[in-house]
Order: sequence, then structure tokens, then C-alpha cells
Amino acid sequence: MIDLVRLRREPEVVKAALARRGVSPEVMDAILEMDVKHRELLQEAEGLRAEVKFLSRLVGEARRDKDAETADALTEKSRKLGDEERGATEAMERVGGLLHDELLMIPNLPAAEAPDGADENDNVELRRWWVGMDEGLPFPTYAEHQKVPHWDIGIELDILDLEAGARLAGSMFPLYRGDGARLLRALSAFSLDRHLGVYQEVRPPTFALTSTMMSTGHLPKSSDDMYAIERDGLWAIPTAEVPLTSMHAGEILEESRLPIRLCAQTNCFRREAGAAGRDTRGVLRVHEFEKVELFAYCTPEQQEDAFNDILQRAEGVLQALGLTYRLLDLCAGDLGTSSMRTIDLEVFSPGVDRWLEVSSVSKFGDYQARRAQVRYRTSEGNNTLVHTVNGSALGWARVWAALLETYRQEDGSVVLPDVLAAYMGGNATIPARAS
RNA sequence: GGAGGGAUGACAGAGCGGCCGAAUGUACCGGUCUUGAAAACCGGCGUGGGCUUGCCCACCGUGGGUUCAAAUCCCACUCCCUCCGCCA
Repeated sequence: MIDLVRLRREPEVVKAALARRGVSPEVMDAILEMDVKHRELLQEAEGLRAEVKFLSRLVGEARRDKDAETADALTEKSRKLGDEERGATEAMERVGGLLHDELLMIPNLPAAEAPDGADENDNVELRRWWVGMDEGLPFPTYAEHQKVPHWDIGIELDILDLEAGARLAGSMFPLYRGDGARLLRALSAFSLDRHLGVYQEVRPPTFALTSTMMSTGHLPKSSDDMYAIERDGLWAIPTAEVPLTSMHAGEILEESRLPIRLCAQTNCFRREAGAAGRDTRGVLRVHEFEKVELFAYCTPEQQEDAFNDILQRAEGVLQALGLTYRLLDLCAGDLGTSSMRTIDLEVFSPGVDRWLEVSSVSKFGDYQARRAQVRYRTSEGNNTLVHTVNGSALGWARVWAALLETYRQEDGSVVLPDVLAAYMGGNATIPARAS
């Protein structure tokens, strides 16, 4: 949620920032009007309530003095004011509710350094990385045996069974088997181990309450994109960001504890509503996938470092896996609701001949913390909202695809990078089937 | 799933219709004393909001109700603890 006080104080600055991501100034003006109205009603209601409380105290005193006549008269007067107060409070709460609902729909202000632009076409490529780049090798070229899409490799090596997945849960719910399943497990373990000691490992619940979803900004805006378990009032998390952001909801943290760095591996669920017909083959767009998330609660001063650390670690995983990737600086118009700055990592996968998004590193300022009410006590004793930062390291379904396609050998086998061997029982080769 | 107990400020813990936003202790911050520290003593010390910045309002798990007046009474719910049952 954006800062209402700031909107009041510098409306033009806020409006200009939000206009960069397509929020019309009229919307903000309407909110400002509602805010004025709300405060008017608030004053009226509080004034009446103060009077009722004052009279009530007098009633008590009169009763104590055995002055029944005065007490009765005051009671009558207070009762009438009480009725009035109820009406005023109701009006105030109604407007306040509307104001709050509107405010929840307003996205975060883009950071100054986030590039201008309307949609994904305006995102800015910052740089690319590939094996040997530092030694001066050119951008890699890929051989014919690498230009096989992973869904074919999956069948060929008997490690991916999309039909079985579809039979069990519907299309876009993949089923991995054998070394394919083991590879996924290896990737999560490999990544988590890299961050151990700096980022505390967390294994949160897979489902979250509506109120929890609100904190990260996934609700109320994106309910269509998520799976709901209506009977129990739960939502399947689309990312570990959801539980991690709310882990300290409502708390006031000691400044000395910050930054609090967390990492978590979870399954992530996305309905991919509106994406029907796109990327229906393979595992590029699926309803359920595994992901390792890095996360930090920090002070405003720590935010930049926290952001860069997560970005570096996400890159580090890709470099360790020897995958070609690029960095995309998301333009203001393409930022997620809660984000003020996001850098996407896209891996190049030769089989499908495309760049695939495998990580999204974002900083949120106090936008999420305001919703979740996560604060810290500064050394001066003030309570201030924390800043939150997070990023994937990484979303595995697409990495899985890129690994198979990148490391496919002429004989059809896949020789994975050595770093994974320890997590694959010492053998990082997925053999070709003898057929 | 059944029975019982509980939820109050950073923590512990009183209060059970009316000067209670809340005793007391600990912790914390400032001061006196001290070479310094500790101890002792003195003072301060919840959060959020509104406006005429001195006052007002809200908050005692959450939501509703009773009342002139609710932390206190009533109802529902949530969570925690103990015991029983069930279970990976």
C-alpha cells in the first residue's frame, strides 16, 4: 500500500510517479477527495463520542452522589447523542472502507532508476553472460543436437511424463520421473546450500490466508491468477514471497536484527489465467513448479545492498550451472503491483531457441511492510516500516528445460554440470536409453 | 473429533461495569552517587489516528451484542496449553 500521508503532502510527486506506470491522476484525485471527506466525518464522530464519554462520567458521579434526577436527565441526553454518534460513525466507516479499498488497488511508486516504458517491449537489457565470456569467448553457438526441445528430450530419456500429469491434475501440471525428478530435487538442494549461513532456511506452509495474500499485494488485484481453496478460506501460494513477507506481520523488530535474510524452497501455484494457448508444450508455463526464493527484511539504508546481494546470488546459481542468461531491467509499465524496481533474469535455451524468465529480483520499499505492518525500532526509538526485497534463485521448471537442452550430447544423453553431481548420487549424466 | 484451561504493554502479571490506556515487577532510556562499572535512589517509558499542538479518539486475541458507560457482562469465531481419541 502506498503512503496516504505522502499522497496528501506531495500529491503532484506521487501522481507523476504513478502516471509512469499508467495510473491516471484522476484516480488519485478521487482518493484525495475521499480522504478529505473521511477526515471530516471522523472529526464529527469523534467529537460526538467525546461528549458521550464526558456525559457518562457525569452520570457516574451523579449516581455516586445519589442525585437520581440529574443522573436520569444526563442519561437521556447521552442516549440521544449516542444515537447520533452511531450514525456518524457508520458514515465515517463507510467512506473509510471505500478509501481503503481504493488504496489497496494502487500499485507501488516506481523507483527513479526504473526505466520508462509501457509494457514488456520497453524493458531494457542490461547485459548478458555466458560461459567463457570473461576469457573473451564470443556468445555461444549451439549445435544441432542441442536444438531439441526439452519435451522431446523428456520423452526420449523417460524423465518427463506430461500425459500422466495431465491425467492426474489436468494439463500444465507436469510429472517428472527418474533422473528428471531427481534433478529437480538436486537443484533445490544445490541452491539452498549455497545460501546457507547467510540466509536462514525456512519451510513455510504451501497455503495462505486471504489476509496474508493481501500483504504481498497479490490480493485483491490478482485473484484470478491464483488457486483458491474456498472451503477453508485458503489460497495456494504463487511464490514463497507470500509467507516470507508475512512471517513477521504485525511485529516490531529490533534494528540490530536487520537485515533478516531468509531463503525457502516451495512449490508455487499459478492458474495462468489468460495465458491459454501460450507455451502449452513442455514445462515453460505450468500451474505448479518448484522455486527457491531469497528474501530480506531490511532498513531503507540496507535495501540497495540487499537487492544487489540477491541479484548476485541468482546470477551465481546460473553461472555455476553454466547457463547463458541476460538481465532485463523492467520498465515502469511492466513492474508488478508491489514492486518499485525489478530485474528479471532470462536464461537462453537452445532447444526452444528462446530466452526464458527464471528469476525476478525486486525491491518493494515499505509498500508490502505497510500492508503487513512489519516495523522496526530505530536507535532513536521510532517505529518505522521495514523495507522488503526478494528474488528467485531460481524457478526450476524452466531451468530444468534449459539444462536438458544446453547439455544434450550428440548421443542423446545429457551431461549435467559437475556441481550437480554431488546432489545426483555422484553421477551427473542422464544416459540415453538403449533403443 | 471430545473435555478442560487460557489470550492484557518488550516480557511477567494484576484488574472482572464508572477518573482503567490499564497496578506491580523486570527490561529499557535519562539523572544522582562513583576513577569507571555494578548496586542503590530519582525521573521517564505502549501503538495508531485526528485537529484549533494542546487536547480529543481508537486499541486489553478477532467480530458482533447489552449499557448513559465495557479490559470487565452476553454470543460467535480464531489461536495457544493440558488430557483423551485418531493419524503420516
